[in-house]
Amino acid sequence: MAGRPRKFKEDEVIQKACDVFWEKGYAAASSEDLLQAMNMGKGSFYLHFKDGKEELFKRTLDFRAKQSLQKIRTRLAETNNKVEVLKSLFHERLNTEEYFKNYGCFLGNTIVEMSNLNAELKELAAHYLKQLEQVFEEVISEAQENKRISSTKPPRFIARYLINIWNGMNITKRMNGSNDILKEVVGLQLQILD
Amino acid sequence: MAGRPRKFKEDEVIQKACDVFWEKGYAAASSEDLLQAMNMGKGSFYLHFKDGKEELFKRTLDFRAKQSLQKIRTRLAETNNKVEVLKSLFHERLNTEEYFKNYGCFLGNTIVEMSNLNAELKELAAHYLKQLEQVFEEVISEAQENKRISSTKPPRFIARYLINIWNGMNITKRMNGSNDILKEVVGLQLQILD
DNA sequence: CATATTATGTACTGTTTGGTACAATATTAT
DNA sequence: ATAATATTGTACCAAACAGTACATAATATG
Repeated sequence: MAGRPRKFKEDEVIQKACDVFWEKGYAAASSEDLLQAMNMGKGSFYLHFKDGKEELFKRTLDFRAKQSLQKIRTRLAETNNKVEVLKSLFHERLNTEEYFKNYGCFLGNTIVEMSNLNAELKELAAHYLKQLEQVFEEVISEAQENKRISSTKPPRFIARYLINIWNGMNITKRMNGSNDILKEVVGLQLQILD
Repeated sequence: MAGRPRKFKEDEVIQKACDVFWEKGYAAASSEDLLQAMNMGKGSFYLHFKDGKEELFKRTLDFRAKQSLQKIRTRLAETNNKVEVLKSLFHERLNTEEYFKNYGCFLGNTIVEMSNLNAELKELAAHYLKQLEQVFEEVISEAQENKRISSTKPPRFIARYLINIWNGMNITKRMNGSNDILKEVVGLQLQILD
């Protein structure tokens, strides 16, 4: 193993790229924007991301989605009230800092942008969002067995119900200045978990 | 009034542009794409849409939103069961033809794409989506007065509840090959109108 | 028919785009 | 030291982009 040492850490530059893609979407994020945020020259960039912008976006989606899912799984593993954690995930999304208030869900945004442009990227985002749904389903299934949820609807059904609220919030949150009414709405919708 | 006659009808070219923007979004719709679909040369285009692509997009949003809202208002005016019409709007969205299945709601798509790129366009889309919410609210308000809805929650609240389902469907619909479960989910969520 | 007026089509322009070529540089192994 | 190797920075490139300039064409009016 020889050669000039890398100036960058892979996780860090992907994190930076993620910020840019998350803010602007795929098309509107120029390579200028990305390279500047990653603090990388073109030479290094195209050496490490052979397929350029599209590869970077894929890696970014993978990184963010796995990171987020991991955080959620950890929280669920550490709590004694998993249903409450699920509810918190929703409430937290409506209480994000001012800076992030327009960012929405990176996966949902990608599905919207890519639906008719790049089937592979759309499917990748859908894949990870389905994993989130799967996590919901497992929690619900277990909670039903433990009689912590009174609804007897199939876990699969309740999980999709939740994902639909999740996706709704992604857009509704950005329609209005205040989230007050939406918070109440989501509170009611989450009663399916009582 | 003199001069060479126009080759195009304004409504028709805006309709065509709408198809392109709806399919690809703002950024990914090139002027080539648009002009070809509109069957217009650059000369005519920039004469009639002085501010180019952005003006066209605004006009397109106006056109589509007003058209859709008008259709809905007409249906509501002609029925004797307005609540049922509301429900139909949702069900129809999950039964669109194969061709349109990935298109989603033009207004919701625009809010997602423009949130951090163009505040004016985002606000315009949000404005029209709020008008839809307003229509929901009026129907609900009247239905409560007529005791056709049992929920006593504020109409404003129920309307936002519906809009959140609407926005959720925009993304959830495109996550999965089949809409079967989502149809049941939405059916349950719409019970708030019973 | 002449003129004013409006619309059209095409050639052109400067900028930005994503991406490549390649020489210079910094390391490890021999 | 030096050869081999991996990374970096910069200059470059062709294509696509949104938009302009302008000569030509088709009408209404006097």
